[in-house]
Amino acid sequence: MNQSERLSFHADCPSRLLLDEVADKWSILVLAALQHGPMRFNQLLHAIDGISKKSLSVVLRRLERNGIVSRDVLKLRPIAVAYCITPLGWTLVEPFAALYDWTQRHLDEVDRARQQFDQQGGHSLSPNANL
Amino acid sequence: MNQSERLSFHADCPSRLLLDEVADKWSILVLAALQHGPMRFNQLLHAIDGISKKSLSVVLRRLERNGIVSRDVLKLRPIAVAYCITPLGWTLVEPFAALYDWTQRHLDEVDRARQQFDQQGGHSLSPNANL
DNA sequence: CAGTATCCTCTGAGATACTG
DNA sequence: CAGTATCTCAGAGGATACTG
Repeated sequence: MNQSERLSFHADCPSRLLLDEVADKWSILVLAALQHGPMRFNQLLHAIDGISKKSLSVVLRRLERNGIVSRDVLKLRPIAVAYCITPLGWTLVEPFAALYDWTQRHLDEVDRARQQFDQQGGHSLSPNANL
Repeated sequence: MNQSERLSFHADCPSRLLLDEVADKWSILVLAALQHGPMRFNQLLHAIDGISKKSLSVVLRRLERNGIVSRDVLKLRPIAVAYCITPLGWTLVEPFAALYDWTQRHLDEVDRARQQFDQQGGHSLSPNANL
């Protein structure tokens, strides 16, 4: 049994499929926003700069289906809906936060790496260097 | 300063842009594969089931540019290249592993949530229920 | 072996308009 | 307010062929 066999990640592995659903930018940002308390749809829409109604809708439903967030309809007029993190969702907050923290803590180091790569003619791809 | 102002994630925030580059499935799987030692291009290609040459090439270059992995050309004939995780990359391994572990540990719980959601006519989207 | 270049397809995501 | 439906388009990604 060689290394590449040991390490083979099969495409239909259930946890890989879940990883696919869960490891995306919008999910991380939605969870980050909901950490501080329940939020309404339009609140999220404005808090997460750059997301569209449609994308937010899709992400929220995926998170809801996977049991990460709950959707609570408040019986008001006009209708109001509050999204909040479920107990299962809270177990995901920490890994997500760790990832988000990483981007903030290592931004400088990554920037230096990029400059170095771009100067030393990083092969050919993406001629316009900086992010 | 209300909640949605405090929580506003601006689209051009540098760490959000980095999150975008870093929080993707292939990057996670590449790092997971390289954890156990350097690997060659074709080794990675076969270890990560379902990835194409092109996608692997793109992901590796992005990881290289961001200083996460290094590309070491071994002067052999025929040419050989070893990819391995840089010191900076190792700081990212832990958050990634945490995420991957999460998918494995909570798979059952997620499955139950899905079944419940799909039974209780989860609104309308995706009529064919199961993943 | 380790890629790059090209082609081509097909989905993802934005904008807009509409509904309860 | 909280979405859904529809349209459209750019770009992600696979397959293939080619190069050093």
